[in-house]
Amino acid sequence: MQTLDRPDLIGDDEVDSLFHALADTTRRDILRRSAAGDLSVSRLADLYPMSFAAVQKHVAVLERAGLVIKERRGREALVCTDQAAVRRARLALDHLEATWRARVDAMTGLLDEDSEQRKGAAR
Amino acid sequence: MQTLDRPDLIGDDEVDSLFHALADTTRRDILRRSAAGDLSVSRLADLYPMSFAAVQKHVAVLERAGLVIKERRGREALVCTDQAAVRRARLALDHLEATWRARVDAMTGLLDEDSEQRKGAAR
DNA sequence: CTAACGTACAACTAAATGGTTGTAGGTAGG
DNA sequence: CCTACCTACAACCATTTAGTTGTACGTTAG
Repeated sequence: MQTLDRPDLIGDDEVDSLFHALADTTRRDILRRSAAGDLSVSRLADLYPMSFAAVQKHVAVLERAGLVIKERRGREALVCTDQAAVRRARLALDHLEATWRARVDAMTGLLDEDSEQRKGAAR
Repeated sequence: MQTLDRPDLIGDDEVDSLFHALADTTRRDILRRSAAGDLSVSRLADLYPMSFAAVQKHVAVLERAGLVIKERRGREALVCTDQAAVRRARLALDHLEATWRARVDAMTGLLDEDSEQRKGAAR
């Protein structure tokens, strides 16, 4: 079911919008509630203490970030969270951690080289 | 309406600031470069096409999100990314995914019940 | 057909963000 | 000592964001 296993690298702008979309409690809640894809924007809007238009904008942010898709069903738009999206977020985190761990390893590598040198000098 | 107060989970505001801090290319780069904890704010500022104060603000955002700590060494402040921080981000993603997967499972559970019924009513 | 519903979008406000410059104070090197 | 460096922070500006209301338009129900 996963459209994965491809080393699809994500651009900086995409990661920006991804994390920005996730950086809001209401939007994260919308994500959770839209898992089943059976809620329209109006039904979602009923759940929050803000106007319909405000919720509509939140959904738009999530949509631009690729976290949800809207499927038009008659006069209503059903919101459905993209299963692969969180995977992309996780990939971004993985990449971030990998890069910086590489730097740490590079430094400890230098330190090891240093001790290797000391070892070599002792030899 | 109710927020889950599990002991190992992070509050909404913390997740907000966490993801918000991650939603900026410069800040993610600072995070990577500060892995070894050997760069001061000034040295970091040299790496970006913006003023020292701007970088200082980015570091402050990361610091408020708990992603880095500043260790004062003499007249300079060494920036060091907190190793546990990305783990917290990952936990937040895990929790998000878990919650919504629970909803999906609940729905597919209903569907399964439905197919069980159909199976039982098989002609 | 008409009325009600759901959505889209525009215009507006208040507040937050990302950037700038300037100033003040602590610390180190010469 | 004193000068240069590093940091902290304030004030300001432009842009974006999160919210509002209002309006227009397609779709469904009665």
